[in-house]
Amino acid sequence: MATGRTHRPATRSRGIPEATVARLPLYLRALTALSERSVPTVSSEELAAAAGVNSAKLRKDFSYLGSYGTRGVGYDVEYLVYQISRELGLTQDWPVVIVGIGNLGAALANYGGFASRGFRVAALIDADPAMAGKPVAGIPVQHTDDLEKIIQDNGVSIGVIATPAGAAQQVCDRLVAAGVTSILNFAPTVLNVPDGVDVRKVDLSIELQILAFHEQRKAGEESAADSPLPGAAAAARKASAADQGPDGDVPAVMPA
Amino acid sequence: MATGRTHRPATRSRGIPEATVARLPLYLRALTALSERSVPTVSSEELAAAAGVNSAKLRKDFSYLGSYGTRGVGYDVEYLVYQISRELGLTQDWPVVIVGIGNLGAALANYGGFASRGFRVAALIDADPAMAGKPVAGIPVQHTDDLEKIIQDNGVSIGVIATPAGAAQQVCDRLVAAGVTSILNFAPTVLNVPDGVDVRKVDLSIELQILAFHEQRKAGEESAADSPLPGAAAAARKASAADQGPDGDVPAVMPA
DNA sequence: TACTGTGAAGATATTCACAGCT
DNA sequence: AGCTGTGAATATCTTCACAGTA
Repeated sequence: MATGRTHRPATRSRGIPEATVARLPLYLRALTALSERSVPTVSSEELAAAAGVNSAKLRKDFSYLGSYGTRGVGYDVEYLVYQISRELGLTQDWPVVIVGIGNLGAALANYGGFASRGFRVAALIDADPAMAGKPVAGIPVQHTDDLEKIIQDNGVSIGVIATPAGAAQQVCDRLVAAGVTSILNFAPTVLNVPDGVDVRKVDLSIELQILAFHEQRKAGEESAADSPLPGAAAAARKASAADQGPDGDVPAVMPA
Repeated sequence: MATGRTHRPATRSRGIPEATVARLPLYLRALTALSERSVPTVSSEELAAAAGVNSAKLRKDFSYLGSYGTRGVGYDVEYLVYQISRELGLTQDWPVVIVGIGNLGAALANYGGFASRGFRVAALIDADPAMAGKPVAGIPVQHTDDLEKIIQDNGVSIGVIATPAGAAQQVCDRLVAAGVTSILNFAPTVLNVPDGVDVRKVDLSIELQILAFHEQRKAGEESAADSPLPGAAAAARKASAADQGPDGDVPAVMPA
């Protein structure tokens, strides 16, 4: 999983590994939950458990941000929330446009998680003239013709593409030409973008195919070996959080 | 990103790296497109470009599957489609249930990409009694009470969770107890599962946060260095496909 | 005493570069 | 000549294990 290159030997120092960046939102979520329960401090062990990673990894990750913990005690929850938020750039407001207001686009627009973390849906855009003006999630849909103006007027630098695959590259080109430099792509297509533009993709079909691969292995093993569990598959055993999801790559919707 | 552990020193041989598995669906998609255009063979260079990876990586990936190419010529498209499909377990039918038929769940149910690759929506399940019986995407929604029976009657081993975060772990536990061994989680929560169960997650909020991190860096750089592009950000330059998505890291919808 | 922070070891993943086939 | 397949080099990521410190 991974998103568009690091481009940027850059300012040096502050070289946070991509794998670490991808986990920061996870830590932040866990910390936010602790914060809401007014928990003042947390150990790497506890926080790691809540985030579903192991504690050595978490400590190493935090070490790239600086030394924000206290030996013998743990981490101050509020302070860490602030530091990670700042590192992720969530202390500022990010206007976002969603292009393609079909089933998925509408679901994304309705999704509450946006506002919670500095992301604001600045506009919804669709190519269907019949959609124009209709409100979705309280925001009127605008026509693709005005895409460039919308981007510029709102200072949008992050775009979400939820169009059919066939339209995605064209939409992407227009977004980029208008000034968008980060794209979250839900269309099942590889997008070509210039250097300096980051793309992350989310693809339901790919995720299912990866699951099918492992599922198939399990089945093969069962019959090949001693088949420890006959009919219904492995039920409750040790219960521990496995690593979850692409980061990657990591990602969420459409076909191959 | 990555999904649940490899568990399984297993049968030895056939140790396909996880990173490779995560790319196979990408290759398959590109190959399917070529197949539809009746292209008979393709070189690693061409296919890599279509899939948005570099050719050395693609060749190395294919080398784990076996020697399916012809030196001096390239790969036979149809043959490769078959081999990759088989490797991914797509030559069989995978009944899938979707739990949580809100905006997102409905969008997933309506999503055509399912059927295309061996995945079949066997049932839609929701906790709201008012939803019961109502058809979504032509499939009647069933009540959570019958979850276990539905899983067992349909031989479901893959479950998709699109419930609110608060309900996800409970739904997950019931799915697992009923025999599901692979879960695609759209709820913004870490799921705890027993060994042997794979979880992949898709999380809109995380993807946006990762983009914001990089976006912030770009802005900082611009003012710090010589600011090569003043107002509107970097527009069309070289245009090349960057690595895209979490695998995956993966991954697709909800808040932190 | 109970934790963090981190070098060093180990595991994975990517890329190079070229030998070997067709 | 034109391509694949792959060892070897490199880069990145994870994990161990423990010194250091509040």
